[in-house]
Amino acid sequence: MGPRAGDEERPTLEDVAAFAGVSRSTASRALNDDAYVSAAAREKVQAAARDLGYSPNQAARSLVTRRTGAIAVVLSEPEARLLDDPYRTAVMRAGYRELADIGRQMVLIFSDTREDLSRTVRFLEGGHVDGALVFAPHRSDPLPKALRLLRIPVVFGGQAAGLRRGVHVVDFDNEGGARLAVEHLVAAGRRKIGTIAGPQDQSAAIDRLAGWRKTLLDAGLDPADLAAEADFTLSGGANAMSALLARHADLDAVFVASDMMAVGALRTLDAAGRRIPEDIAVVSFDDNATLAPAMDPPLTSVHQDPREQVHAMVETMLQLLDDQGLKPRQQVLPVSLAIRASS
Amino acid sequence: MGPRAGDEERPTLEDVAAFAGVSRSTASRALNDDAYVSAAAREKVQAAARDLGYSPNQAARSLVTRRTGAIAVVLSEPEARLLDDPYRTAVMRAGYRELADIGRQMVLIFSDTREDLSRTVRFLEGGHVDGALVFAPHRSDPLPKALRLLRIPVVFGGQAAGLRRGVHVVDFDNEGGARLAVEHLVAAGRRKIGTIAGPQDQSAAIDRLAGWRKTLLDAGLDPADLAAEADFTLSGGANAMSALLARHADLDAVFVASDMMAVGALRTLDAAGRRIPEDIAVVSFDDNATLAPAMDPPLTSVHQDPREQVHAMVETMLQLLDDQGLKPRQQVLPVSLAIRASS
DNA sequence: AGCCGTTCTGGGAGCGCTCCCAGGTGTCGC
DNA sequence: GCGACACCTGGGAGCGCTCCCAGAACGGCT
Repeated sequence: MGPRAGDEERPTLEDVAAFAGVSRSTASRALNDDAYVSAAAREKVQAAARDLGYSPNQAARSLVTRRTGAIAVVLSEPEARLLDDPYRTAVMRAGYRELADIGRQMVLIFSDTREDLSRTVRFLEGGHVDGALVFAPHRSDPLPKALRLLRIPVVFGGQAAGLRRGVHVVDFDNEGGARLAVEHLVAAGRRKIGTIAGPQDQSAAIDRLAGWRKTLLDAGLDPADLAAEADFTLSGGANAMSALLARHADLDAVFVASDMMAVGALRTLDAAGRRIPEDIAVVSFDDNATLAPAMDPPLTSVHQDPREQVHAMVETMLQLLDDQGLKPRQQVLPVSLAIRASS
Repeated sequence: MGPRAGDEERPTLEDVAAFAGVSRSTASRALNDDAYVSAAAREKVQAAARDLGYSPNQAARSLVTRRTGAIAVVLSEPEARLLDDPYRTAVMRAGYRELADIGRQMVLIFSDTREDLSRTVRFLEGGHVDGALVFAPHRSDPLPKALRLLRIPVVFGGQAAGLRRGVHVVDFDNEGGARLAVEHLVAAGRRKIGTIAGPQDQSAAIDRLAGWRKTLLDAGLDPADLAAEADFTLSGGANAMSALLARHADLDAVFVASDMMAVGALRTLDAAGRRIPEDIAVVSFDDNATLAPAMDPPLTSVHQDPREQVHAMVETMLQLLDDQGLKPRQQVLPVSLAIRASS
């Protein structure tokens, strides 16, 4: 069914070689700028490639090199939560950029249903990609275990469910970040410091809650009954804030485990007539660039940079790619506190 | 560098065949469930594949079939706007789902800088994917023109810059949607109806503005000076709303060209002490599931479903994939009005 | 001259798969 | 009984590339 014939035929390396008057081998060397090609030959080949509109057939290439040049970024999220999770969006973009910078293609994979699991494994298994960067924050997620059998290198972003040892992980210092936040509040003289924690099936949320609790205890303050759990969403944060206020009208600070929940908390506090930070100080976590500074008042937030995390993951991946035997490594990235008007 | 030997060797089809005691051809037929394979052979082969942990080498397969099973989704956005554009996020997800449902893999491509352009073209050219779904809303975007030379089928989501004819497009009825919104406001007795338009380098934004203007004229109302342009962001919407209010204190309705901008407008109106919808009615565009109904008050919004758009695009792509000669087709999807408390 | 090393070139093999074709086996109808 | 026509199988070819190896060309040495 080719109405316009001719353009269907993609030129092959052989065609380019013939056009340039050299052999296929020489053409290959010239295009992959190998050593041992004369300047004249190289130029003739490159001109031929340009004239013919040649682009190498990746399938043929990776059949012999056993490399695809593509890296998967797997986002495993049980809900359709990705839609409004700014952290995930930032991860996607960072993944794309970091991989593009080293000439690799990102293949994005969402894996959120049970069928997705087997499809994901099959895809990663199928030699479409050289390696996988995996974000699977939920403890109960079966994906990380399923990936153990994979023949391609895997690097996790954040703790992997049930696999603390034997895998490569790049995580943020969630507990340390929470500690920074709470110490900051304590230093400002706050004494009744609540928290809105994330869902306790996620390591990051667990660690942030633990950091809050330990820091309070270290400061001689009592954390009892001062924690409310939510689901990292705006409305979840708003509801949790209501619950906390109802239990403790004298709350003078709150550490919220994500920016998104903090936006919700702010809304509740506003409706309740509390002034921030005069009546109650708010510190959140993520320091999302489009969220934290844009609030009213701007949020003090624990700063973590997804780009930095992805960068470290890519670095590890590259090492893994030329040395499968690399010892599993758990990297913990430091976080800092971005202080703004909300505290 | 193989500390653990043995598992490095991926089994090939030949291995599976030998293990099952049949020929490579029969094994291939059994796994691709072709006709003309005996039930006995099929079962033996499938068992062998399972036992050996076989998964086909995609490179080899696509070298001969000239199909990769992957479709690119290209998002061309000059700014790092994707971070907070809910429509784009919805498109990504919809793309993944729709393609997964037909057994295709999505390869996501962000293309927002000048280097990205040539890299994107090179990638699409390289035979990594069978086709591309392209979202390039900006009129000045050079990408659509660059893609004309491509040897793979391309379907655009929304109008493609400067290429109204000769390409496959699936768009929403932006002008019709604006008309619905404004007619609704007119019917409710509003007489001073402003608009916050999107950036006028995007077809969607232009069409929505045109729809607003024409409907006002049809109703015998004067649109002069009642439009403010913003950039589809929250803060842009807030500022544009301030500007409109300053110019026309007696505004009794506003049509906002996106949910995100409407959120900003709501904030401004709230700060200005206007009651919604009593003092001023608000109707927006997009009807984003996590945004429009969650506002205070919930937003009346022109409903468009990215999933539906992507579905139509995928459908066209599939037809294109087995008939390159398909006549270029401009599809316009209908939109409806979701009426809520803001109007 | 003769020899060595370096630089460059071309052809052959083969990556793992699908497709085509030749052939083998069984079943039915006359 | 034998052709006709299903059904099923195995081997060969070839997709377009990279890599290996043999060898040519071209110096600069002894």
